[in-house]
Amino acid sequence: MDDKPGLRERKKLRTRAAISDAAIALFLEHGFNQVSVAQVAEAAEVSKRTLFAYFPTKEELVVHRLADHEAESARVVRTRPPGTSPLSALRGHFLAGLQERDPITGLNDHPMVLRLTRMIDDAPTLLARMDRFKAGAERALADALRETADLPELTARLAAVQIVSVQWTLSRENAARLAGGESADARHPGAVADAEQGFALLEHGLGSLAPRR
Amino acid sequence: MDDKPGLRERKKLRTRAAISDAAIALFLEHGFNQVSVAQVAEAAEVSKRTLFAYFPTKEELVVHRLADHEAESARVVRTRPPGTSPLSALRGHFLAGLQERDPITGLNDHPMVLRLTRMIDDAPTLLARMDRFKAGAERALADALRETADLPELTARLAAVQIVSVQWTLSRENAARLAGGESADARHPGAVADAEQGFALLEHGLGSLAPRR
DNA sequence: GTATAAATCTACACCAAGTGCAGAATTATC
DNA sequence: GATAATTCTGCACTTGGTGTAGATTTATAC
Repeated sequence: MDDKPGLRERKKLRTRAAISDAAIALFLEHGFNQVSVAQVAEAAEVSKRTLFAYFPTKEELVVHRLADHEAESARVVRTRPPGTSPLSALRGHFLAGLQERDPITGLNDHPMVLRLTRMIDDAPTLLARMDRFKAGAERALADALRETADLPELTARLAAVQIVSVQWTLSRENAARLAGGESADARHPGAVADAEQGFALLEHGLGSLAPRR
Repeated sequence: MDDKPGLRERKKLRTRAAISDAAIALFLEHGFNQVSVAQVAEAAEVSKRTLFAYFPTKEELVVHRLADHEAESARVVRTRPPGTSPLSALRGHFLAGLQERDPITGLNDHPMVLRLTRMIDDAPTLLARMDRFKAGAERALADALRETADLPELTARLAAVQIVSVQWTLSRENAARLAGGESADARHPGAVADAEQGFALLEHGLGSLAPRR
């Protein structure tokens, strides 16, 4: 398969990494909007034209690192042990993520992660790109649900968008708290409680919502 | 309040409408990406700088017409009759929308609406802008839920994102079918069935999803 | 009605994200 | 080592969007 990387391929890998590293470093230091792609190209010792040969947009310089996580929920659903419902598998995985301080749960307070979160929040175009990321996660999860839980197309899609939206909201909530100064350890119990509530809503529905007014 | 429009205000209104009309017409005719804002400005007999005084971005030339609908779900929840749950009020409103072929349900097959849908789908930046629209609807609905159903902050947000996501998915499904040639009348029964299913999932949760594998 | 102040519009120069293209430099192949 | 295929570069160009100075228009005071 790929037993023979070849000089050309290796060089491309290195160039790509150099561009990405330079970009992240500059963006973290000065902010996404404050750094032009020309500056990134210069820092990576590459022409602007070459930079765009490796990354189609400025946003991709940041977001490409999350590409693996796009199908994470789908993977969890596909690899769940027999006898487990998709939802409980996802809940278990999310709670484990909280415990491990997985950045995708929003519960990681390493300075670099905090700065990254802030950088993304401050850049509208990056935020928009994150929505496309969400959309990809929804599609992947819908496919996984359809195939492993034998759901009809639309049901799978409806379930997927609900699940991804809730996870996303939980994650954003945690990130916002940490951005506000709370430590991950201090936040953890609350994050767990919130996650339990979110997944409970997913499982049992909003039927218990107060009717009155 | 506004009993004295004044010449200045009236002229601004007319200019704004002229710009918007010219934009929509050109976009529908040639596609969003194929028309530059300079061309829109010229068609509206206005300088490019003036155009950007009225609309902050190119996307806003299209999306500003949906501004009223952003708080629609929130309004429905707030004005629901006593004794009604938020969810059943929203379901009723969505089903009524289907019956009336409200474009926001995706079930309107007027040629102009179809072209508009297609135009949006073909323009990534417009699609991204629609996500921001969704986010606004979520916020508004969360506030309405919090205030009229006495829900805690996070619960309201979680419920809101689920609801808006489901409505959006239902609407997109309808729009996609119509874009594929189906007529609104032919699609209506299916759209109703899908909506019932979506709201049932919201109400009773995903707990009934198959556990096996 | 006219003068003056305030809001608005315009032209023009400018920046940054991308793209197209022709040729130079590099890598693979024989 | 020659040649073919990739890749990189520099440069010109388009487009969305902004800053600014001055012209034009509208409102207000007399």
